[in-house]
Amino acid sequence: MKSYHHGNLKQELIDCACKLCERDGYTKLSIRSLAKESGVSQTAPYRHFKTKEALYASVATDGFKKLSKACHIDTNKKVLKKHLIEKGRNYIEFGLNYANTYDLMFGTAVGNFAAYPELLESANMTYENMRLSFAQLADDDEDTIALKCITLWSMVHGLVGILRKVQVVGDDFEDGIGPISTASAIADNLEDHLDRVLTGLIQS
Amino acid sequence: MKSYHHGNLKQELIDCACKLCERDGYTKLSIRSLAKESGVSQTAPYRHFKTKEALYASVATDGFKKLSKACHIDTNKKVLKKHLIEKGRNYIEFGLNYANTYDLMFGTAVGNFAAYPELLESANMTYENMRLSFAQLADDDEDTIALKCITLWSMVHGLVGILRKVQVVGDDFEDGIGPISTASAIADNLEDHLDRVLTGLIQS
DNA sequence: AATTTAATGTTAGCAGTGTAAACATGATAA
DNA sequence: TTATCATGTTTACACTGCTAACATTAAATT
Repeated sequence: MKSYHHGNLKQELIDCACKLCERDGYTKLSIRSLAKESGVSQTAPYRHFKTKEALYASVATDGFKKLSKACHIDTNKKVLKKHLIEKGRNYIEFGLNYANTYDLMFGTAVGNFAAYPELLESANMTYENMRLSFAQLADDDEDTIALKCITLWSMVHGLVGILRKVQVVGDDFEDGIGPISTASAIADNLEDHLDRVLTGLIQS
Repeated sequence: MKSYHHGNLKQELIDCACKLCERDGYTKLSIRSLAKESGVSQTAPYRHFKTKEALYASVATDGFKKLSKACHIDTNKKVLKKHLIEKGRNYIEFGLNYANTYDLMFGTAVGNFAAYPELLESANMTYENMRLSFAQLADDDEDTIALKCITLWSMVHGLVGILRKVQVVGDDFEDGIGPISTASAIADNLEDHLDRVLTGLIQS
């Protein structure tokens, strides 16, 4: 006995989309299949998402919220280098464990974040917390802080991308770019690695 | 007076695909439109590319060849840190100037490089030259060299990704993640930036 | 030189896609 | 009670990747 109106379709679509995007990659997701999954007509989702990109934006927003949480540093307490390293490790693990969602967040599927205020805000949350953390870690001017943020972010973002490419499949130099054993070694010792690389950047 | 057989269709398709992928992004490319562009029937491309992914692989291969060239270090002569920095800058500029192609090369559009031997080889060329360069720069064991390679590659790869996200659009903290002015500053001084960040990594 | 073969092209068609327009339903506000 | 409007459905269009069956012609074989 189902009623004409679903009642909670939007959230159900988002939840389902998040699941499917992560499981199969966002390119495999179709609005129609999503609608079918929720037991609703093909075009019902368009009452909640103007375009497919808007749906992607919702999934990406969800991803950024999770990422923000995974990387959050409590800036009420004293911020230490080890906190940044620990959260950097969390960042990389998020990127590797939720690789498909990460693609959606940092790829070009959603062209302009500004068109989706919630997405923009959730994305900036991660940055803003990092900025605050660096600000407390040393007595730098804003430009220097921003520079450190972007440098650290590039570092962890780059590692996510390259580790994934190296790990594609198989043995060293055979099925992926570069030596997979080294990639594994880095992945297994992310904190050491970040520490080594960050030491030049932070003096504290 | 056109003949039934095109004569050079495969290469023309690749050239055209490279152009369109870079201009509009690979998601906008369709095999059918590509065929129309070359004045052949909708399904003619399938005689040369088994799937769309295979076409993507060709475009990506072309991209890696260009990237390899842009980053090539002459390992017959003495290799210096400044060479790595210079080529790192070239890498980042390639990533920013050929952003759409770069997406194809490092995204998930081509799932498994091993399925496309030419792609795998062209991708490994970049790595192999970097490996040789680091090997000549210092007297390290293979593991250390590989570690340095992946670290540097992550760094430049990450910068490409983050600088693009920051630069998406507009003013500081309004339309993108993080402060665009800092991103510009980094982009304008890539060598300085790489030098600073790499100094901890390389001792020579 | 004649003939077979294989590479490369075409046509027709399937199943699937994003999305718009017109219409139906029913919860909520007047 | 009635009008409104958010949210659902049906239908339809133009497009997509891809397959199968057939056509043409260049290249290999006899």
